[in-house]
Order: sequence, then structure tokens, then C-alpha cells
Amino acid sequence: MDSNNILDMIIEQSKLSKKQTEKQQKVLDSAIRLFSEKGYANTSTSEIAKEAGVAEGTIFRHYGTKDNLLLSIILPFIKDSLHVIAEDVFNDILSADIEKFEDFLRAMLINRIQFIQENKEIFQIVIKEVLYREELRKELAPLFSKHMLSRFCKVIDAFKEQGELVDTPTETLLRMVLTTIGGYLTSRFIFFPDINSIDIKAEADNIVGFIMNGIRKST
Amino acid sequence: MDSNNILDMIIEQSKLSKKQTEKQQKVLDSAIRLFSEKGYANTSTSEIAKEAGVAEGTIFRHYGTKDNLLLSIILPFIKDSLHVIAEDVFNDILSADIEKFEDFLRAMLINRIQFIQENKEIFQIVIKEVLYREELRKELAPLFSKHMLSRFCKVIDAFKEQGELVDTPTETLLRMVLTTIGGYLTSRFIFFPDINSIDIKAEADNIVGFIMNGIRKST
Amino acid sequence: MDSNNILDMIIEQSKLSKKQTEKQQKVLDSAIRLFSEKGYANTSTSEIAKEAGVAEGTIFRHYGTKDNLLLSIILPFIKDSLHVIAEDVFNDILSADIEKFEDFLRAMLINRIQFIQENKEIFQIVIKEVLYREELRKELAPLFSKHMLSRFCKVIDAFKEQGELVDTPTETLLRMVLTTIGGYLTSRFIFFPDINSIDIKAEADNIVGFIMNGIRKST
Amino acid sequence: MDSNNILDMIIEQSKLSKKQTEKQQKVLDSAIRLFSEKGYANTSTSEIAKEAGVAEGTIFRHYGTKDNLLLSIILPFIKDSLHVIAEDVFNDILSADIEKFEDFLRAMLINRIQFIQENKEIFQIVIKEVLYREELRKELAPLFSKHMLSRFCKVIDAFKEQGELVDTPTETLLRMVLTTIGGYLTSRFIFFPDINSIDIKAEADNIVGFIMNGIRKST
DNA sequence: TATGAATGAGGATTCATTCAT
DNA sequence: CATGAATGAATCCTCATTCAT
Repeated sequence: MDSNNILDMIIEQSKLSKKQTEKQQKVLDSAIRLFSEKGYANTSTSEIAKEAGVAEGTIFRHYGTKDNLLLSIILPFIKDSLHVIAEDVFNDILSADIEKFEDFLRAMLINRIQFIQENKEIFQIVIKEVLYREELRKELAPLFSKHMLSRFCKVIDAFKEQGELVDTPTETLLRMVLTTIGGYLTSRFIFFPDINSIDIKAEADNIVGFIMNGIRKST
Repeated sequence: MDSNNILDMIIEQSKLSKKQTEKQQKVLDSAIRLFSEKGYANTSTSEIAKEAGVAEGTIFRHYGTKDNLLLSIILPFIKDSLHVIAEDVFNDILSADIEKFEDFLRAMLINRIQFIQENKEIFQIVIKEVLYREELRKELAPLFSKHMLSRFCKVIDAFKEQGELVDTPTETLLRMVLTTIGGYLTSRFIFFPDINSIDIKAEADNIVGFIMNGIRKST
Repeated sequence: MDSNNILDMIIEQSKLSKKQTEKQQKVLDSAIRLFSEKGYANTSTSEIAKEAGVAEGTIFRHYGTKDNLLLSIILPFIKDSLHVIAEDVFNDILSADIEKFEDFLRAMLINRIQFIQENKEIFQIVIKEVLYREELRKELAPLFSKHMLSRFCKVIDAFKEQGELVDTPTETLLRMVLTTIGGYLTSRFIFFPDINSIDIKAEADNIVGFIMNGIRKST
Repeated sequence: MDSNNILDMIIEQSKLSKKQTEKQQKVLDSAIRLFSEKGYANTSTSEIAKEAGVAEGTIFRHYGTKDNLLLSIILPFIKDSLHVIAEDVFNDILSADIEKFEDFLRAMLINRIQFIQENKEIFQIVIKEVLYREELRKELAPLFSKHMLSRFCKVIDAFKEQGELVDTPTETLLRMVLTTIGGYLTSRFIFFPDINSIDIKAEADNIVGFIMNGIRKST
């Protein structure tokens, strides 16, 4: 992973015309399954090739290196993660469709849970590899800081001004909210990925309720 | 990692008289540092040996296999984790030293934060490996279930009877509390391990406050 | 050598389409030469690779393990040993082409000496490894018992009935015959493998004469 | 095994005052058992030490190298093998105690079977290692040639002159006799070492009878 | 004399990657 | 495009041997 800038790579990759051959797609699918199950380091390219029903050389023809194969999997996910949070939701919210922080939180949660649900395995890969490898961690941390935290702070500040949220420092509030959400997502999709709860809304309500009890300004 | 029963191995290991040679200790220290930083699979034994200033053979003379070296690091940690939670804290609490759930929570949190603070790197290793390797997860999950969850439920039930906690199902309450704590510990020691906050009490107060707002029975 | 059943492995291997690459054949040749000369345990894979003019990895790409390389060498030999003895010779004999035990013995001996002459080195490997390793011995012994001894007994019994052989118990006769043949083959190809006698027929005549003097029914 | 001359080593060793400590003897016993069972190459010094209840260093204090430990086991055996055959038996025979080749053969066989019976395991070690290792083979072969074959030839010649043996070339006769005996000893003590026949005389009679039928001059 | 911790060269094996077909 | 044989560096591990105590 000698990329100096993951963001650049994401942009780079978006430009690529993604004519996926059938074999290429099979490779991707197998890699996702195996990486998420056993971890990147514990999965060999020959294993991926065998599972995909493809010659080992084919992987390298398309992806160059094993590392690049991993990036081909996680970069689009990361891009989407950053993008959606950044644009669609935040702007909509702040442009007043949503009146309560509670509603914002619920909307965002449902959106994210759905997204992760649909990309369960890739989410697992990202989390595991980010934890497992220093360099990845060091590259992605500032990216999330920049794209998520700042925007989130704005939202919180806005609702604090509206008198909806308790007067704890924004940073503390943020950490509590994100920790709770992060804890939920981790336990839900990483520690117990086998539980296939269907009722996303109910789950979201629960978490939102719990969070709001902790941070709602009592009137 | 073909141990059929981690609990047995913990017991086994406790019996061993631990006459650590100086070199042995150096190996352990280096392994801990490297495993926590780069993950078990990304750390080679030769790297550990070099960092420890020791011949590679020395590692294997004392620990037999790389896998066993890992176990020598994490088993005592796991043993302590189970033990302390099981005995010291819970019994004291239920024998009425502590009147409020809040106080119990705070005491336990401070205790655990301190413990993890002191064993920061090993905690990182355990979490990372548990996430990275299915088999480890499947072995440790029931162990924690058995030793922690059941005891925790009792405590919650007790305080519910005292009318201190909201009437949500115990299991739901438990999940919220543990998720929050787990989320905190993970973000604190895994995602942002570089922040060296000294004020453990303040942190504990914050989390307890947040949790209690969510589950305290309003009077 | 954790194969539970060598016979199964022989059958298994026969199914494999043997598209030998040139390098693969070189590996096999070198391994045969070195194993027969210095023994399996005293030959390293790197030595084989060097002698074959091949990268060490190439050995493992084709044979998986060093042990499997050994099996790839000796199993076909063992298969042929069992097969030829079992079918070609015995049936022909009993279907009356041959009238005298002497002729049967001579035919068989010449056949076997030729076979071993052509596979001198592999014969050496098999004998050495069978002697050196209990497990191999324990696997091969019953195989030879089943395929050779029983058939041999039939032949001896048949010729005893014809009044050609002395009335010693079949088993004793068998042991004498086989021991003599075995002793000859061992001393000829193992202890003094450098003697390149060309006159196989003369040798066979000698041995047959010697044996027959010992077991011919005097008329 | 960089000794240039095994004979010299035998002489050398005989001079050594053999004050065996108890531990030393235990090492020797364990080594014999393990070498004979699993072969020299497949037995580690640590295994021997463990089995002997001795520290690994102790082995090297007494025997210097693993190779030297092997020699300490087999050289006395070889010395005895050469010596007994060379002196006791042959001279006695030729000085006319024994009138028939048959009796000579029987006496020698019984003597040797007894000797090997008593040193079963060492015999196994010698045979296996001689077969397994070129250098050993090349050193011992001429030794046996010189000490045994020449003497044996004399005996055969003597009995041929007495008209007792068939007029085949001495060398051929010798090879037949030795091959039969060698075949017997090998099958008896190497291939089927577990059979503990007690009646050595009966076995000797059998073999002698078989051999004599093959080489006795019919009158 | 005996010990056992330490060594490091060497061994089997894995695996990402290359390249001729 | 796809293949799969070939590579060789790197990995985990073994073991004979040394040496301070």
C-alpha cells in the first residue's frame, strides 16, 4: 500500500471505464467473500483464483497487485461513504427539511444501516483492515475527519442554537453520538454479522431514543 | 490456533512456573509492540527477533510456535479480564457497598479503563485478532457471554427492582450499556490510541452520565 | 507420510493425467538420483532444485510437499511391482504355458531382474525407505502379503501336487525361495549396485539352480 | 562422518578408558533405542536427552557430536563382528575341530545369530545407516571384504579340496552362501524384528540344510 | 561434571508476481 | 484476453552445537 494519497486514488479510479468482464466480476466477488471472512493477509491470490474459477494470472492481468485488488474493493465503498454523508444528507438537512435533530439522526442512521447492510462484507473488510494496518489507518483517519466530523459539528451547532440539544461542548456531544453509532454498527455487522434483523427502522428508533435521552435538552 | 478450548489453555498456562529469562521478556515486549501495531499476520518472527535483539531460534525455544507466542500474550490478559469482572467488582457491589447503579457503573468503568490503559497494546491485539479471525471470535464469544453477561444481568435486575432503572427489558438495557462502553473503549484505545488523556475519572463521569440519561427511571 | 492407505494413493495417482513439464521431469530425475544415493532424509529440497536447475518453488508447485515428491517416485514403482507379479506372470503360468517350477522361477526372476535393473535407483529408494521408516514398512508389508504371497502359494501348491517339489510345508518353501531371491536382489542392487553384470540370464540360471537344488523333489 | 578411516577410530576407541557414568549409559541406551526405531537422521539429540532424562548439553559433553554418538554405538559392534569372525571361528575350524562344511556353517550361523540377537538394535542401526549413507557404505565395504571374504574363501577352498562342495567357482559359492545368510538375517532382524523365535538351533539347521542342498557335492 | 539458555545455519513451505504461449 | 508454469524472496520452524553458570 504505497499510495501516498488514497483520495487521489479514488478520484483516479472513478475515471476508469469500468467494463467489467465476467471473469473480473467473479474475481471481485470471491475476493470480497474471502477477505471479509478470513482477512486480507490470510487470503492468498491462488485461493481467490480457485474460488473464482479463474487462472491466477488473470487476477494480476486486471488488478496488477493483490494490494490493488483490495483497493478496487474498498475505494468505491469509501468514496460512497464520504460522498453520501457529505452531500445528499447534510445539505438537505440544513436546508430545513428536517426540524428536529432526532429526525436527522434517524434519517441518517437508516440510510447508513441500509448502505452497510447492502455492503456488509465490504464494510467488514474496511473495518478489519483499517484496524489491522497502521498505514491504512493513518491515511483514512484524516479523510473521515475532514469530510464527516466538520460537517457533523455544523449540524450539532445548528441544533444547539435551536435549543434542542444539551449545552455540552460540541466535540463531546459528537464523540458520544458517533461512539454510540459506531459501537452499534460494529457489534451489529462485525461481531455478530450473522443476525439478520429485518426491521431496520425499529433498530434505528432504539438507538436514536437512547442517544437522545442522553443529549436532549430537558425542557 | 488449533486449541479446542481456550479456557483450558488459560488454566494450563497458569500452572506454569513463569521463570522468565531476560531474553524471553524482551521477546514478549517486542511481540506485543509489533502485533499491536501491525497485526499478528503482518509481523514476522524474524522481525520480532531483530527488535528484541535475540536470535530467531530463541523465540521458538521458549514459545514453540508463533501462534503460541500470541497466546502467551493474550491469555493472561483474557484471564484477568474474566476474573476481575467476575469476582472483585460484582460481589462487592451486590454485597451492598454501592447503592446506586450509577456508582456501580462508574466504579467498574474506572477499574476497566485503568486495566486497559495499563495493557493498552494487548487490548489492541486482542480486539484486532478477534475481529480478524473467525475461530478466535467463536472461542472467546461464549467465554465472555458466560462470565460477563449473566453477572451483569443480575446487577441490572437488582437495580431495576430497586426502581432505579427504566423498565426496558434487561437484555435491551444490557446491550445499550455494553455497546456504549464497548464503543467508547474501542474508539478510545483502538481508533485513537494516541490520545493520552490522564483524567480517567472525568471520562468515566461523562460516559456514565450519558448512559444514565438514557436508562435512568425518571422520578 | 500421513497417508492412511498407500493403495488408495496409488489408485488416486493413476487417474492423474500426467502432463509432465520438462522441469517437472528434471526434478523427478534429480530427486531419484539423490534419494537413492543419500537417502530421503539426507537430501534437501534445495539440493534437488539446484541439481535439477530449477527454482525451489517449482518443486512445491508440482509436488506440494517433499513427502509427496517421494511418493510420486515410489508409488508407480510399487504399483508396477504388484501388478506385473499379480497378473502377467502368474496367470500365464497357471494356464499351463510352463511345465516346470524351474521354468516359472526363471521366467519370473528374469522379468523382475530386468524390471529392477531398469528401475535400479527407485528400487534402492524403496528398500532404503522401507527399512528406515517403520510407518512405510507397516503400510507396504500387508500390501505385498496380499498380492504376492497368496499367489505364490498357489503356484507352489500346484507344483507340489505335480510332484515336482519337495514335501516341506508350503510356507517354509516360500520363505526359502523369497528369502533367496530377496537376498540376491538386495545384495545385487543395494549393497553392490556398481557391478553392472550384463548377463541376466546366467545370473538367473545360477539362482534358480541354487534354489532348485534346495527344494526339488529327488526322483 | 568425516573420519577418514573407521578402522583407526575403532582402534582409537578401544584405548579409551571406558568409565561410563550412569548418565552416559542412559544416553547410549536411549540413542540405541531411538536410532534403531526411527533412524539416525530422524532422531534429534533433544529427543535422546529427554528420553535419557539428561540435559542436552550432557550428550555433547561426552560425545562431542551427534555423529560421534552414533560411532560410539556402532564401532564396538563392528569391531566385534570383524574380530569374532576373523579369529575365533576361522582358526578353530581350519585347525580341524570341524570336519564338515555343514558343521562349520552351523557353528558360525548359531554364533552370529546369537550375537545379533543380543545386539538386535545395534544391528538394525548398522544395516540401516550403511544402506542409507554412501560414505559409511564406502568405508565399511572394504573392511568386510578384507576381513571376511578372504577368510571365507579359504574355508570354502579347503572344503572343496576335501571334495565336500560342488565345483562351482568359489566366488559364486561364496556369494550364494552369504546372500542366503544375509537374506535370512535381514528378513529376520530388520524386516520382521518383532518375531521372537527362541529356537535358534532349529532355524540354523533349516538354513544350513537349504544351503547345503544347493552346494553339496552329490556323491 | 551437568545444565539448559542461546544461537544461527539450514530446511520445508508459501505466495505474490512475471511471462511465454 | 486468459492461462498456468516458473520464480525466488520471505516465512515459520528445527536442530546440532556452544558456553556461562
